[in-house]
Amino acid sequence: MNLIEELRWRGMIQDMMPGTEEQLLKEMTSAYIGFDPTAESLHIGSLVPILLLVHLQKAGHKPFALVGGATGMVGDPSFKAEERKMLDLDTLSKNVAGIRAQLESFLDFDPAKPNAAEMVNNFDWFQHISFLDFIRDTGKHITVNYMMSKDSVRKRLEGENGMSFTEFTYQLIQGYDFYHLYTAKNCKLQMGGSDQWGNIVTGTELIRRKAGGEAFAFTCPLIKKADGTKFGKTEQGTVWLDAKRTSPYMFYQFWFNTTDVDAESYIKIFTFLGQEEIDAIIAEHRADAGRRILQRRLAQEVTTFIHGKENYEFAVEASSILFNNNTAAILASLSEDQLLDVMNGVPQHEVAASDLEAGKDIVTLLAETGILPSKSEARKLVQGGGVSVNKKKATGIDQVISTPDLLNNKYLLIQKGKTNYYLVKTV
RNA sequence: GGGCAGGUUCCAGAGCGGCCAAAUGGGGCGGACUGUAAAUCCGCUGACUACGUCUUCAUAGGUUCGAAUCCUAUCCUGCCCA
Repeated sequence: MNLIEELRWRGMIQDMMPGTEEQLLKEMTSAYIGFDPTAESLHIGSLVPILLLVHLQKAGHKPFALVGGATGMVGDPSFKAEERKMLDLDTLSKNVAGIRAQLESFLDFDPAKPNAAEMVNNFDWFQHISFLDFIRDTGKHITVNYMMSKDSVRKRLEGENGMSFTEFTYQLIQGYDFYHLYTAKNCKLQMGGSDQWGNIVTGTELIRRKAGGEAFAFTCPLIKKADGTKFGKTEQGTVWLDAKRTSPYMFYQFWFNTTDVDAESYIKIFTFLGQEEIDAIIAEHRADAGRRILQRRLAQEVTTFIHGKENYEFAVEASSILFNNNTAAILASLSEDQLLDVMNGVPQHEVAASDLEAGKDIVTLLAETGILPSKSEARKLVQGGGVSVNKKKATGIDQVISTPDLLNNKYLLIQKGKTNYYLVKTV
C-alpha cells in the first residue's frame, strides 16, 4: 500500500492536487507542514499533522517541520471569527523552541538517513526580506482578486469583524514559505489541515508563476466530534502533548472517554495499527460495547506514542483504582506512597492542615482550594449532588470536613461529577 | 472626512424608564438512566457575610425618586458615500 492509499483508508485525506500521488511514487519527495507557535507546547489538534509527517517518513520520504516564527507574528485568519491577539517576540521564540523540542521526539532527525527529518523556522528567511522587496518580488505575482476569492478570506469579508490588512497578507506570506522551501530545499509537497487549503494553493501558484515549477499538496480533514463540537477540549481546557500541562493520566482519560462513533474513526487516524487489526477491534467492540475495548485500545496506542509505555501503564493503573466499584475501600487501604503514585496525574490542590483540624465546611473548602471558582458554584454543585469526598457523596452544603476525613492523615480525594478527580493535600 | 446601523451576561440574540441579574436558543456544568458511551429526561449557569446585599448591559459624565433602556462626549465595529 503506498502512502496515499494508506492515508486514504485511514480517512486522513480531504483534498489533493492532481499528480500528488504520482510524484510520491516517482521519487523520494520532501514535504512540509507548518505549525503555529501559539503556545509553548503542541496540543492534540496538532497530532494529525504530526502523524502525517510520521507516515510520510515511514514511507521513505523526507519530512520538514516548519515552525511559523514569522507567520505566527501575523496570525492566520482562515475560518476564524476574529483577529488573533498578537504575540510578542519573546513569547514567540519561546514557543518556537518548545514546539521544536516536541517535534524532535516524534520524527527521526538522524542526519545519516537520506530522509532525515528537518526543522525550519520561517522567521529565518523572512527577517531578511524587506517589505518593499516582498511586495515587488512576490506580491506582484498574485492578484488581490485571487486572494479574495478564497473561502477563508471571503468568510471574513462577509463577517462582522472585518479583517485587517495584516491578516489578509497571511496567505501570501505562507505561500512564500512554500516557494522558499521549494527553491531552497527542493520541497515539492505541502500538507496540512483542510482549513489550510487556500493558503497552500497560493503557495503552489506562487511556485508556478515565480519559479515555473510544479508543486503538490494534500490536506487532511479537520477532526470533529460526531456531535459537531470541538475536538481536543475538556473541562480543564486544551489537551496538551506536554506532560507538564496535561498529565499522562488526563491524556489517557481524554481518549478513553471518546464516544463509540468517534472512536472508530479516531483509531484509524491516531494509531498506527493496521487495517485488519483495526477491523477486528471494531468488530469485537461492537459485539460488546460495554467493555469499551475500542476506547481502551485507542487510549493505549495514543498515550504510549506520546508519553511512552511506562506513563501509559501508570495511567491505566490510576484509572482502574479511581473508577473501580470498590474505590472507597481501596483508597483506605493504600499507603501514602501508593496513593501518591496513583494520584500522580490527578490535579492537585492544597489546604492548610490547621484549617481542617478546626473543621471546614465543604463549600469553603471547594472554593478556597480552587477546585471550583466560587462558593456559589460550590454550593450549587453540592446541592445538585455533584460532589463526592473520598468517593462518598457530599451530604449537603453544611457538611464539615475535618482531620478524621483525611486519607493517610494527609489527603482528600474530591470528585466532581463522574469523571473529574482532584487530590487535596494538607500542608 | 460625511451618512447610516450597531456595541447586552460564554456565544447568538431579546429588552428600549421601574415588574431586569436581564426573555429565548446554543454551549457549558451537574443529576437520573447506562458502559467513565450515545440518545433521552431533569436541574443549574454574576458574586457574597444568601428569603437579603453588592457589582454588571462598550467607556466617562448627566437627566430622573429610579436607567441596559433618555441626553452628552469618547472609543470600537459594520455598511454606504467622498
